[in-house]
Amino acid sequence: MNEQTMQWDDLRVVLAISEAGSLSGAARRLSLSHATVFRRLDGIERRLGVSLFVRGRRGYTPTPAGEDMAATGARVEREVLGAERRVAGRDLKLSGTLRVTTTDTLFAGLLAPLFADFRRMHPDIVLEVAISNQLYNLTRRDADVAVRPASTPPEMLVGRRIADIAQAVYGAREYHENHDAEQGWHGLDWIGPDAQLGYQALEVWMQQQTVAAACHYRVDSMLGMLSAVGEGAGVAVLPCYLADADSRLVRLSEPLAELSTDLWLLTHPDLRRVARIRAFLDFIAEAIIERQARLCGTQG
Amino acid sequence: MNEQTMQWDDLRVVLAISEAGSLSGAARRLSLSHATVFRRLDGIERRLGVSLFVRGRRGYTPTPAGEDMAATGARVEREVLGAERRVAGRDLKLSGTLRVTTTDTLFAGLLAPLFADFRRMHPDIVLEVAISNQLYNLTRRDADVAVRPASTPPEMLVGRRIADIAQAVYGAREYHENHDAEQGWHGLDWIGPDAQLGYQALEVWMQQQTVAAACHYRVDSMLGMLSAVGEGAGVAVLPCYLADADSRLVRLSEPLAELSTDLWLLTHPDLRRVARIRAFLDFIAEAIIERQARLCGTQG
DNA sequence: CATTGTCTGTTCATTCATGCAAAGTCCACT
DNA sequence: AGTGGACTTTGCATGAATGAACAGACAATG
Repeated sequence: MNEQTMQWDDLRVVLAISEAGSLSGAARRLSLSHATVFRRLDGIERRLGVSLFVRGRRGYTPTPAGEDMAATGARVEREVLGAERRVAGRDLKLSGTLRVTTTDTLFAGLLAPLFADFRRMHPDIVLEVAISNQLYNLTRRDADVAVRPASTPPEMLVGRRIADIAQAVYGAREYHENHDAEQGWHGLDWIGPDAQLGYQALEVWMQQQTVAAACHYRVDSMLGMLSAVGEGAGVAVLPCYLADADSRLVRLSEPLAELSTDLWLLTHPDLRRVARIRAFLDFIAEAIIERQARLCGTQG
Repeated sequence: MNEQTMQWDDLRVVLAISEAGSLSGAARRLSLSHATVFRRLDGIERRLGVSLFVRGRRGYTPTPAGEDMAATGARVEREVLGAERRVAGRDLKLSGTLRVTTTDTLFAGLLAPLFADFRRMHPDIVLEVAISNQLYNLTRRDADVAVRPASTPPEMLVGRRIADIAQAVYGAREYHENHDAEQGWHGLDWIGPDAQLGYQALEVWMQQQTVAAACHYRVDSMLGMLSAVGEGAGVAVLPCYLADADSRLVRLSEPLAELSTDLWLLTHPDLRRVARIRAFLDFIAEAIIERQARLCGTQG
């Protein structure tokens, strides 16, 4: 290769630095050491005879040449990811790695035993679970499958709506054993989501019930809310599949139709023919259907 | 990087094998050893868990997955070449390498001293000259500049038409000192281009002059024809800038308007702002204009 | 002002990719 | 059948790329 030409991987390095704004950030993004990224950029700029970044207090800022090269890198990245998915999409073996993302509540309250069952059925499939309340980028293959609540699925993904997630008001059993729904919610301490958790629909509901003013305990996760209710710190709206499994809690209302959400099972269109992903989607869908009652909040 | 993902350079290897049809051919195309290409492909197929080529008697034939990956590689290659040209296009230094392609006759008979002069003017520019009668692919950056005869410039290139190349009939001086053009061409032995040289216009002219039948000496290069005429083996149509400089030869006709061709100076649009390329184009254009008379075949 | 965290830049040891050389296979030609 | 050329595959030595460790700079925080 001529010394002066750019190597295809050069674009990937320049793109990463451009996006991260620093060598250390780019190193994390590329799973390389920052020393390697430092040397790679140095080599690229020397070979091409052009400066791609301005070094300053704010980190690495791309020059016009750097921006052009990063833009090319972004287009190449889309091509490579597309090719990767299509190649992976031809994979007919029930082995290899499968990355699934879901929320902490779904994982702890519902999915963990299902994932374990799946692993027992398919010992050659490596399951990597990413717990996150952020929607992972399935286009970038940060995950292969997402199991998460949503009103509508994101564009560019395919999937199935597999269940309703019912929610109701819960309190600690020892304080609310004989709670009469006719009493209303006034006079109770409430526990709610903080701004970080960003649960707008619940916030609206509490306003409508005129109990938002009594909400002096805010937590940044559903599991945290569950624990707080279990300690008798107040009452809260919680998903039935999560709260009904906790013997410390008692349900104080019927499931709230206006706070019901859909549970979706999502993947990228190019991956739906991958054998191990198809097997996983089918398994989880069937297992969830079997637990329909639990998710709907049916009691008995 | 996840073991299962494809590296961007993987696409380049798969593209090269797909285009070449063999590991050896791909190795030449990539400037790698065949052993390296063998191991690279092996690594790619193992990492992706898919077969990209069928090994057979006819060499390496891509599978559908290999075709898809090679198609992606071709698109990535265009992106990379474009980025490379644009980066190179920002180069304002009068240093670095400049690759120029031209024909053997132009080089030997006209350009060699001009290139030497340019080198003396710009000692920091490395000049690489590729002598070829094939049109190099400037889009692929096989060369940066082309100096060559053409009727019209190729698409996608920019350039200037810098001269007419006049041609006339020449013979050895010792045999044709007192040749009278009124005698016509009959009774003379002719030297012409072979099928390899592929000079269709000259072939047509000899047919029209009804001397093709007397052409029993065919050579695969203009320089070869020049030598043969110098040895007194016959007469031939030769470029005036080439033949007039050889004291062994005498011109036997006026320049033949119907065999005049244009001399073009060509480069890629993205490269025309590169300082060293611009300097070279300007220098050669000016030097050729100063030698207009020689190229037109003006005598005196 | 001291401490902490993040980042850049350098040196050294280790690992990995590469080319060289060799051996083997296959096909075309004499 | 023998020969030569093109190609594939493997083993070994070498050099290049990488990460670990270290040092220094800078900014935010208490």
